[in-house]
Amino acid sequence: MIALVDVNNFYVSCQRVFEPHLVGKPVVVLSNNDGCIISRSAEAKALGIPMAAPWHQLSQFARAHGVIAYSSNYALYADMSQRVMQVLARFSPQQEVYSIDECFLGLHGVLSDHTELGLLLKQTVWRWTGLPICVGIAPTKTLAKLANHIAKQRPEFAGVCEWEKLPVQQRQQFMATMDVGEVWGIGRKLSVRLKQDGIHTVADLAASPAEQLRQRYGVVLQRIVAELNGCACLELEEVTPDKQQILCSRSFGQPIFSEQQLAEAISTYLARAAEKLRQQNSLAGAVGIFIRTNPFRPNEPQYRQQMVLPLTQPSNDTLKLTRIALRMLARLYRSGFAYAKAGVMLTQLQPKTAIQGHLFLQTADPIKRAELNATLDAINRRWGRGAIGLACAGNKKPAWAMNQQHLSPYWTTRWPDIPVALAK
DNA sequence: TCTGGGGTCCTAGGACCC
DNA sequence: TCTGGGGTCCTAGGACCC
Repeated sequence: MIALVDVNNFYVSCQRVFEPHLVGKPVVVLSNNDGCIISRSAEAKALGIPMAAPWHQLSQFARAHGVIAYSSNYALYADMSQRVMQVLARFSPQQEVYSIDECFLGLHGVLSDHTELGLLLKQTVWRWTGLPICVGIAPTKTLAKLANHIAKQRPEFAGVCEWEKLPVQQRQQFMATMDVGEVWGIGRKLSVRLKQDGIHTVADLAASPAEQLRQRYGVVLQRIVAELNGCACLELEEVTPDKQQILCSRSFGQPIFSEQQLAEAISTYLARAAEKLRQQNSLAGAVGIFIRTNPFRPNEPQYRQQMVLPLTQPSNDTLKLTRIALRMLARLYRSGFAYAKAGVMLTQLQPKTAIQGHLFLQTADPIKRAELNATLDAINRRWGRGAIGLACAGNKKPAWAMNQQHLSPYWTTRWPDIPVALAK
């Protein structure tokens, strides 16, 4: 048996923990650059504010209705997420952290009544972190997701839905009234295609013949249907596998024009990506960059280009990777464009132990270089991100820095921001 | 003026091998 | 007039997730 636990309106709820006067009011959290709406309180949803809507199109409406907006504060959310995950881990030996606000818990061998356990989880997380959660319990991940959805939608469940405890008739009825697009793994495109084939509800999907589905839609959908019918195809992944690629990209707070500024951005992103790479003890076999103008302004000249370069020898060295990235930028850069976004990709990742020597290649003393990178990481860990870096990444807040006009205090991760009542 | 960021998996098709 | 069969590996693109 599997439980899927997730935090309701996670980012909004995090803001509310430290500003309780927000409870009961329409609140939204915006993406980087204050671009789109990525989290909404129930009150904001009730106003009809759609997910992923561009904020600048809605800010007038929002002002009129007293909607309160926050810039996203990922340091805060990541910290709160860790706290929730730690609380939940106490209740099961098997935990898969699926995303910043969700995890699966294996309930195999957990003796207590599952619904009661769910209620206990809810109560404990609430008391210890101030965050509201919902719990779905079922024999497969896909059904646990479905049960969680029901727990959220229907107040009579009080936030906990155990699928197998529902009478068969009620399960049938839920599935018959739920849109096929609600199923985990079925997105916009697939649900349109399914509906064209006469599959409208979850019940329709669950009753479809497996072999036919596989032929027409592929193995992914076939597995989903098996899961809906109680046959587990997706394992609980307790060990987080190493990332296969690392990407770091940002839209700029304002358009930039010069190669110099793009180089600063690329160097900054690369330093971040390489740090993540070293954190998981991997080497990159290839490095890539991309730059692009703003596609939302079709009347302005558009340019987008990317390039990936395989390395003769896999590396996690910020200096070496930066040099390569900037050489690529020199090849891609064209003057006369208003650049809106750039990014860096590290791919073909492999464990550090698997390094293959190169017969003819002489590089900088690899041990010294490794020590230098470790020192960079240690200083940035101790003194905060960006405390030390390469000169080509710039040394002051750049003109293209992210827009964050509605940023809240950091509350839990910065000394001056810690609420006084808590600090005492 | 202002439109996010970071991932995974699967499939089809091409290159190449014997 | 006629042009095999079976396999692997890699890449690009599309779909999905939060």
